Amino acid sequence: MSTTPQATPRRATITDVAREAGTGKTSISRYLNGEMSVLSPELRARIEAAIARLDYQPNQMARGLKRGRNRLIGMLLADLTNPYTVEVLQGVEAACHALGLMPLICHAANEVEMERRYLQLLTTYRVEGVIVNALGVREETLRPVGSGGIPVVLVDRMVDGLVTDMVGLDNRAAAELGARHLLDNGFDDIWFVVQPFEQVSSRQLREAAFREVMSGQGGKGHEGGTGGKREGGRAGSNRDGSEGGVRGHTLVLNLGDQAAVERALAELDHAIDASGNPTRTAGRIALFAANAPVALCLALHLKARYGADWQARVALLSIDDPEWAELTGVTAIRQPTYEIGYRAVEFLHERIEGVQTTARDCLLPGELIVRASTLR
Amino acid sequence: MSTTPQATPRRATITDVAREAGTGKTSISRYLNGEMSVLSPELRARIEAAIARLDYQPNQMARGLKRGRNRLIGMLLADLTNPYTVEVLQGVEAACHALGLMPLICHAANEVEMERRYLQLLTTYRVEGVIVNALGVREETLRPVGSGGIPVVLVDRMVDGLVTDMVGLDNRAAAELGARHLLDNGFDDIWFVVQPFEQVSSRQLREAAFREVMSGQGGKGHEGGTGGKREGGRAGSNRDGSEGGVRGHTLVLNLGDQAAVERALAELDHAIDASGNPTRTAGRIALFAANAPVALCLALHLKARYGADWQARVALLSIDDPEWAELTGVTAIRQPTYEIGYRAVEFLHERIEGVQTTARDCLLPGELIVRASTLR
DNA sequence: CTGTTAGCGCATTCAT
DNA sequence: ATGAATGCGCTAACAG
Repeated sequence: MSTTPQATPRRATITDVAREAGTGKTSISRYLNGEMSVLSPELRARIEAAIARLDYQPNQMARGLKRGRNRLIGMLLADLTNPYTVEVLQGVEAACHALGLMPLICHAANEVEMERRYLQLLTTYRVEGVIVNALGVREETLRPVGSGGIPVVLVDRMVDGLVTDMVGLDNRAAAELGARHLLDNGFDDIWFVVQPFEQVSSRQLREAAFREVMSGQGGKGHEGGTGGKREGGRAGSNRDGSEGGVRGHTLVLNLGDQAAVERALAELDHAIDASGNPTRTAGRIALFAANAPVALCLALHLKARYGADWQARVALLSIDDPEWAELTGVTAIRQPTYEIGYRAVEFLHERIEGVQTTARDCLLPGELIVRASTLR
Repeated sequence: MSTTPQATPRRATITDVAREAGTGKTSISRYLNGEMSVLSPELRARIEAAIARLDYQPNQMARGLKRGRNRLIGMLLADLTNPYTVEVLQGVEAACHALGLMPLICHAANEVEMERRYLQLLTTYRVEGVIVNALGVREETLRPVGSGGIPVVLVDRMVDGLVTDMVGLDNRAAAELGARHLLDNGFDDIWFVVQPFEQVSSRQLREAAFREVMSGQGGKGHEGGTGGKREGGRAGSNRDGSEGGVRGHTLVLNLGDQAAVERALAELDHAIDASGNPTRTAGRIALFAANAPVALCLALHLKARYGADWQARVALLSIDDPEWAELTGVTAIRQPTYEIGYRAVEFLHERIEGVQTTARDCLLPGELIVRASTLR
């Protein structure tokens, strides 16, 4: 060790500094809060020295207790396993850093109960606001924060009955973009594969938009304001659309249930096997994954079943652009994840500072990245 | 909205509860701290009711201020972009949850200056301990915490001059495992590709172990206790080993420097092009990536250069098992990331609770996952 | 068993 | 321009 170990290196307090500088605590406090104009240069110098000598660092907890704000915000994540989450997190981190906020990260790991507990814990730390990538849909879950008067901004999905700022992908436009791309490239049998979506607004919107395009009525419109809920199909169910003979299906893939996944994949296999000659583009099925986890699950399965050359048999397009998409040549719609995180913090910051406008929705556009997978 | 918006929903304090329950603050405090045996059932019931009625939640900040501990720990991450980091984070989250700790996540984003700032910020929040996946190697950087008497546990890499608990992969064993696997499968021209390693102990150890195996002296030993530092080769440099005519090279890939990456890759291309007939296994070059980011960089480049069938020309083995490894059939050595994170928190918790034993190293074994890439 | 008192480290009146 | 006093919400002696 290069430093002499000290006995009980109790951190210096404002009182210590005051004594060391031969002055009162008030002046130290003033110095800390940048009220320089009210301090004689002489005193100021002494304080500076004392602080340095004692390696003093003001206790944020105490400050927070006193002034009622501690610069802490909560960030509740549904699933760290999803690359999307991590990317958003980076934007959040950056924004926090820029705005002088400190994020408390909580990982609900897909368990609603955890989500509830963490929310409660966060209020206990008196965070000034919370960014939530919600798992549960019930406003009830958000009660601890929502009604507690502490600002909330939602990311990616909304929660019924809760009106707050939210920022995320323009799901409608993204799904349309993807569906159109597939249609334009001659695919006439398209499967939209998505996790159970009754509970998640973003999935709902994507599925609905896909279905609309497939049924030929796909307008170019943006998402509606608070986005009406829509009854989703049950697992394994699928509806057929029609745009000049093209077929569109929705396949639900419940990643949390191994058995269900296998059932759904079997259904898919059946369709693929029946899709006839792989060289006929018109006969090549296209899969439209609603997000990266789904896309990965599909890719892994297809590779296992059809070998390394699986893409010759099936085309894959994914919302989300995971790092392996480029590597495997899978077409993707990249979400502006970093910006989503950044904006979320900005919104929250404004609320914390007292902005009172009505709830805002910030819908950011996705970017289509065409790769070999969806080209003939 | 389903709830009636309240004016200034100022959170209830212990005083409010005391008044509501018609008792003193002390009893409330006792109740909060589970000292039930000292409370008459009657009073206890009244308190319970009052708390429920007021939706009271004790202020952690205030508690922390008083008792000197706030259950907060810091988690400093070098790079969230690395899947390794995220996986470790999950273990950390889980352990914290189990031990009643709250992690403050900080992302240094590969900037040493950020690392320093965050460390300082963390002490400001009076975290009880810190888990560090260090960027900088200087003990100096860790000064704010290391010498401040607050416990630190290192993850993945150590910091010279700083003796503390550390947990990570058994790098020596892992590198040996990988090198041996390649040797056993008949590869005789192996390139160990690694980011600049002068600064990072884990990379150093991996490279050194690789080199030893290639030079035929690779013992089966574990890493030495505090692991002696070793002078690393400069960018682009490579040494040749010899074990019955096999050649081992070390290639440095500085991912942070685009130009340097291109130079290094060019060198690699040259070697591959010169490696002769792709069908002769003995002539097929094997790449041993020191971690996932390197592996991804290599894979992307090779695919761009040699097409989708690049693996016919080059074998790839990676330490770290990113999600795309299975998909592309790349052999990997999986780190017990979750456990690393979990153990780190356990160590830290023990230190926080006052354990005084000398610094411990926890070296966890990697698991070789053989895939098509490294088989003939 | 229960309440009173005295701070934890700091920011803020209010005097000086 | 500076300092003394008060209290944020809570815990920990110390009495009753």
